[in-house]
Amino acid sequence: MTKRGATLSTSDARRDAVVDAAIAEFAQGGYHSTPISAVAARADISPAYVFKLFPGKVSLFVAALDRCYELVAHALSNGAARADGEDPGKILYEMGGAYAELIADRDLLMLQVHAQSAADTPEIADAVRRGLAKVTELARERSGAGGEQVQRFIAYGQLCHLIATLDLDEHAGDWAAVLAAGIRHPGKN
Amino acid sequence: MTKRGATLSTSDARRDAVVDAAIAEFAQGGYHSTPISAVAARADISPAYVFKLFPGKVSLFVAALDRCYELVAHALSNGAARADGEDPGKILYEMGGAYAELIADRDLLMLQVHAQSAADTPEIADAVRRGLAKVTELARERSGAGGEQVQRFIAYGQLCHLIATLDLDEHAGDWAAVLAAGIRHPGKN
DNA sequence: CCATCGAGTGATTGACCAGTCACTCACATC
DNA sequence: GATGTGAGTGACTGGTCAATCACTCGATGG
Repeated sequence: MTKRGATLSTSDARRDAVVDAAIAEFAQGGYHSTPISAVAARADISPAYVFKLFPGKVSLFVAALDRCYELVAHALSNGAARADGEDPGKILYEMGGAYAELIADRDLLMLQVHAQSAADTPEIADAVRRGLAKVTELARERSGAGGEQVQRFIAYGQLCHLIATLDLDEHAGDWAAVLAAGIRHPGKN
Repeated sequence: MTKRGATLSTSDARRDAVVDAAIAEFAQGGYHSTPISAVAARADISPAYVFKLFPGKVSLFVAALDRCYELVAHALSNGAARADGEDPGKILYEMGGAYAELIADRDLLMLQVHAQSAADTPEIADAVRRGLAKVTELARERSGAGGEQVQRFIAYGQLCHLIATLDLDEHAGDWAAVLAAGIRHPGKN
């Protein structure tokens, strides 16, 4: 009988490591211009073995995306806990702060941007919707805020992505200052 | 070889036609997964000639993006004119409506999403910043609104992009309804 | 000592794509 | 009707990448 269930097998550990590498690499280059070989190299693995761990490139990207939204949800949950019992606006504010901390290294943020652009691949669009649903419902339930406030929360999150993608906090200009005003943007690494 | 019976045109006219084709094709596939040959085919041109009209793939994409923001600015300007003399909120509202009409066919919207994802290419990032600067300043000057209102205007524009990218108005679900509430999203096509 | 099984890889394949170049053809002008 | 110029293309190159497969190696168990 083979060992079952008790300890994590080596291939499962590898799969996790590959997902970590995938987040970093896909965040940097996006879906279409990141070769599997780049992910493999970062995970210290041969490209061939990646295809043994994941059935194809898409499913690796989806796995990275799922993990990304899992981390986001976890951070939001922590933020909400920091303001437990306060009014909805305050709770959402704390959740936003927790999100800003999480994406300080930019990888999780850029992965979401790239995923949106690659959403013509159905599996990717599904993963994004799944993640966004989780985030939206979490924000609503944990804060108790109304629809409008939650909508605004997500909208400003998107604005935050735009600001970070374009480095607006470094490119001076009146217009850039207007867009970045009051947004808790990540310092670059 | 030139097709028999085809009349030659000026290279400037061709360049415009190629930019039109580029907007449509890049909007569909994004920067990295759209081959020049797809743009050429849509413009009824050989791939080789595209490289005679534009020095490379990037500059074609940038040309498409420049045209995109030009059209956006024009639409916003028209919208502002519709509410001339009214208060800032009303003017911004009209500008938003004009934008929603413009991007009804989705191409100009998706091109912006893809451009954001491809912003690691410096020329593309520059083009996006240029366009966004134009839009932001236009919104501020024509509406007379304060920074916060303009920021909100752009943020909800980004949310609108997200909703359209993911077809949220068609995928039912409470959370989707929350995000799409009150957004004047484009009907498809 | 042999058999088995899972981790992991090298080599390869088949497709695709950005960019180049030498070339042909249409047209205007003299 | 010869000629120069610019429009437009076919054919090719060098490179990249997703995916596959036959293989090795080491551990485990009988």
